[in-house]
Amino acid sequence: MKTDTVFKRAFNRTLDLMVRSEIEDPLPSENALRRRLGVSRTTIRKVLGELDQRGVIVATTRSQVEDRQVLPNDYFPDVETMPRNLHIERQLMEWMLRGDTKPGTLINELELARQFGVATSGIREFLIRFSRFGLLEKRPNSGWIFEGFTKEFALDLFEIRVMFELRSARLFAKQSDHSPLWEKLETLKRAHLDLLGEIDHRFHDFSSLDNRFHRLVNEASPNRFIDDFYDIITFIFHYHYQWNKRDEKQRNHAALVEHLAYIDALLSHDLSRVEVAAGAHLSSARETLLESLLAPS
Amino acid sequence: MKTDTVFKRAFNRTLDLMVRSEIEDPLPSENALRRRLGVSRTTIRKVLGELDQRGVIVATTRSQVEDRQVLPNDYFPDVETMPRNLHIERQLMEWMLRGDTKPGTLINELELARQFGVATSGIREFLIRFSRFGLLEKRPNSGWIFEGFTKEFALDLFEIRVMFELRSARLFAKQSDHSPLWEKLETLKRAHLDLLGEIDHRFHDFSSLDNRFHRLVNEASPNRFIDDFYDIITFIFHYHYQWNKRDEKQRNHAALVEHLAYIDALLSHDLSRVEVAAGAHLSSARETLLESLLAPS
DNA sequence: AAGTTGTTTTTTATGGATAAAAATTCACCA
DNA sequence: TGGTGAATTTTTATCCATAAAAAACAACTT
Repeated sequence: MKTDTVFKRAFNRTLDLMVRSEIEDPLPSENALRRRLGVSRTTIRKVLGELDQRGVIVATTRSQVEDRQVLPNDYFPDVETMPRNLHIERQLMEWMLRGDTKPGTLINELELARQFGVATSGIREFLIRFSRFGLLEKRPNSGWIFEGFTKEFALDLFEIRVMFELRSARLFAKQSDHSPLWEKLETLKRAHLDLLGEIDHRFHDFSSLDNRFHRLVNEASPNRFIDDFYDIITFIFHYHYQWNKRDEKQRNHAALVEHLAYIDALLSHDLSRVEVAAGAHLSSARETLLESLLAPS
Repeated sequence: MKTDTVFKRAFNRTLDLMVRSEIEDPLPSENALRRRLGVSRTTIRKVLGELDQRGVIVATTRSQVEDRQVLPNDYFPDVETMPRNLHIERQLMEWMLRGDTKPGTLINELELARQFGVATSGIREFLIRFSRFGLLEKRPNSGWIFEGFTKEFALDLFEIRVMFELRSARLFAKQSDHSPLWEKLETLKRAHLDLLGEIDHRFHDFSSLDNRFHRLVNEASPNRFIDDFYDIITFIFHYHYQWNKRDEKQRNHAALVEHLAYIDALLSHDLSRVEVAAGAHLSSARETLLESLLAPS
């Protein structure tokens, strides 16, 4: 049966809102709550029902929001709020990228399903979805082959990334001066400078900044295939660097500086400067990835 | 339950081999047959069992191959040899590309499953697989949105195609003179000339030639993401032009001529000629697609 | 000992069942 | 009359069962 992670997560989020007094005494309407949490009204009603049952609110009037203090114990444990497919994704990514899974390994849906404690259909869906990343290949009526997260893969990936990034950067630089994206770029530049100032203890924040920056560059001239490709990059890097923390601070510091040069080049509207700065940044990103592939932590 | 299309197709193919006397009196071993047909021995045994049952061969000795003439009636009908997933694919592609399905339409798995007479899991798998083509988007816990096979889609597609093709063509032209691919290109050129001579009645053959040519260009410097992207192109064009035959002969004739110019440019090793010829060919391919989108047959 | 055929086990493809979540419908009221 | 709460219907996510196909194993033959 379907998991009730949507309900449990919504429940926890509601408790949070109550604790932080973002939900005040006359409880908001179900529709308002629904919009706030991004779930259906059906789920909200289930949450309210549960809150009532536990005596956290009084249902009849609903004017008394906190009938009693919210206790840490009221929250559902985090595992129970994670959708099944995310759970499968995590485990499979770990199995593929982190473990010692060799290139050429055959994937057995049934065995993985047993190992991870889920039904085969979940595994199947992930494999189909994931096959677009170029790390898996299907043999009909037989199984799947894991191609391996290899140097060749990284090189293929970066060749495309460079093509796309240069194309987008050029188009970005050529934009009209009135484009609102220039403003956004300035904001991002400031965020970079802020982070640079506190790099010692905030270096983890780089990753989201990185993402925002590269997405912004693509925004000037959107192309769905480029966006899709950037999804692949984000996905792969997210998992890869999650388990590979070697030199993280140093890496991020260097990338931050490169970004700033790249941003300034864009702001200058000087195409050749842009190409040099973007190229330099991507080269060093590639080197970083290759290094970590050859000498895994 | 799983369909037995693999068995039925293997059975038909075996009958074919017998009729064409490619299987002679002392029947080949099960393993030899297995390799020949690309199925498992289990399936071959089932085929042989069925042939025996129907009296087409005599099992005890297996020396008498044609115990009786093969009758047209012995063949399983074609529909029964088509794998379920291909069946689903065909129907869904027709629904999306050919019918009057508007951009923004919500896709209902259950309804489609009923409409096509299959289980929802098949629909789901197709949708997940197909979502990488950029025509569908998923809303978790809700449904899918069909983005529409629109002009914007075609433009996005061709922008990438041009980038990839120029990149591959350049690298092809820069290959060493000893590369075996030059030989292949010459062969392909001859095939083009042959087809050009008989274009009046063989114009349908262009499509496979087109495929071979563009794949060959990519072979000089393979990149899995480019290959994957070319799969998308092939897939979309296959279905689109299958239902859009307007001016087919004329279109193919023009493309053939463009290919020849492109091939000659490659053979000349002259990079700027290559770029011009490739660019010209892709532009006209784009125009053709856009026209057919705006004025569907 | 390699290649065959016969048998058993494992795995994939596909339909179907069901709880959760979403969507829709209904009734009511300020 | 639009917004709110309640009830009902529809759809998705997920597991499970089973036939088909593949793979592994065993026994035999030349």
